[in-house]
Amino acid sequence: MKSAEAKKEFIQAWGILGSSWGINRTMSSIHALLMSSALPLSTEEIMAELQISRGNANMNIRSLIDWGLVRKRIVTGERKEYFEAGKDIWEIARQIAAERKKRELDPVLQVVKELKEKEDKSDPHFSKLLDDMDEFTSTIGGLMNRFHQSDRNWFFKKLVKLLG
Amino acid sequence: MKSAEAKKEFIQAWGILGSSWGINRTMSSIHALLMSSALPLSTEEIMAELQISRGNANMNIRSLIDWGLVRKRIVTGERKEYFEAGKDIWEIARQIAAERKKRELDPVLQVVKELKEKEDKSDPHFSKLLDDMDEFTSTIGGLMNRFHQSDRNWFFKKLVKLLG
DNA sequence: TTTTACTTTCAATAATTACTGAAAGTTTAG
DNA sequence: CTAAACTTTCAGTAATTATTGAAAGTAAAA
Repeated sequence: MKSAEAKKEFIQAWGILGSSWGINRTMSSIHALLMSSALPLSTEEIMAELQISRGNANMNIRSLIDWGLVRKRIVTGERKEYFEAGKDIWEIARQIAAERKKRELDPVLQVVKELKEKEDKSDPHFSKLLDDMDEFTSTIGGLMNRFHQSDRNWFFKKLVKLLG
Repeated sequence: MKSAEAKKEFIQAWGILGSSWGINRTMSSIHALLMSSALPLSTEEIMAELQISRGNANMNIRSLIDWGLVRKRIVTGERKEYFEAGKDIWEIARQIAAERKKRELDPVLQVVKELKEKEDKSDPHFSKLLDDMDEFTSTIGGLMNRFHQSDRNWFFKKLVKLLG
């Protein structure tokens, strides 16, 4: 199989994975394309490769930059902007974990903590649920923080230990 | 704050969390409702509480059952079906992790493995990406399996250790 | 300054996904 | 068996989300 074909399949698989995780398909496709390219790509190239409009490309590249997964590269002598994705998969995972924690887990944790403070405790079943949720989201949040702060090797070693 | 209000907020927060994880809002709302209810609820009650149609309720209850998050309960002397959610948050997390692994991670792992076999290795950058992806998805997959198979205490202890 | 090469925005539209409600299906009671 | 009580399905519709493409914006070159 040619590399080009393989890349296409990879881009598709990554796109589907992203979309089942609430990230839009184009965004993850662009990410996959940039990951699989050794050289930075321009907006034009991304548009051509994925057959998408300029607006769409621009918007999703911006999101990827917001997520810290892609950065601009200026190529000397060129006026165009180029983009490249970080290539270390563990680094990518750390970045995604941190973003998702911030965007999704933290708000829930906050609601749970607020509810715990304000609720009247007349319903012991619900009180327990809130306690459990608090413990749970805090633990997971802590784990994600650790993951984010850790260097790759530290976390990897710990994981292997946990798995062994 | 009354329990009833608190529950509503909780249901809303859980619904939003779900929807940002690719699970539809109604499905997570029903889940939250059932988690926060000490007694099993009928379809009618769920419909009334969340203001949704019968079809919608039925469909999403079914999904929750497929995910192993909710089960039918037969109340003696009643003809109606009742539903209840598992209440142990760690158990819930295990279940969700296992389902998501099966539905989302495994397919990617498979694609990556296939591509690794078939690719022509003419592009060392892309070959490395596939290797890294393989290692990564395998490790995460293994972790999720461990999590799923573990009893709550075992995993929790390990986590605490990891966090400590 | 003006022109040119590019990037960003956004209203309109397309595509996808979720929801309704009524009809069809199923099960239990009598 | 038939009727009643309940569950499931699904075609149509509504709501949401993603995409286009052209116009507006920006910055470097001439």
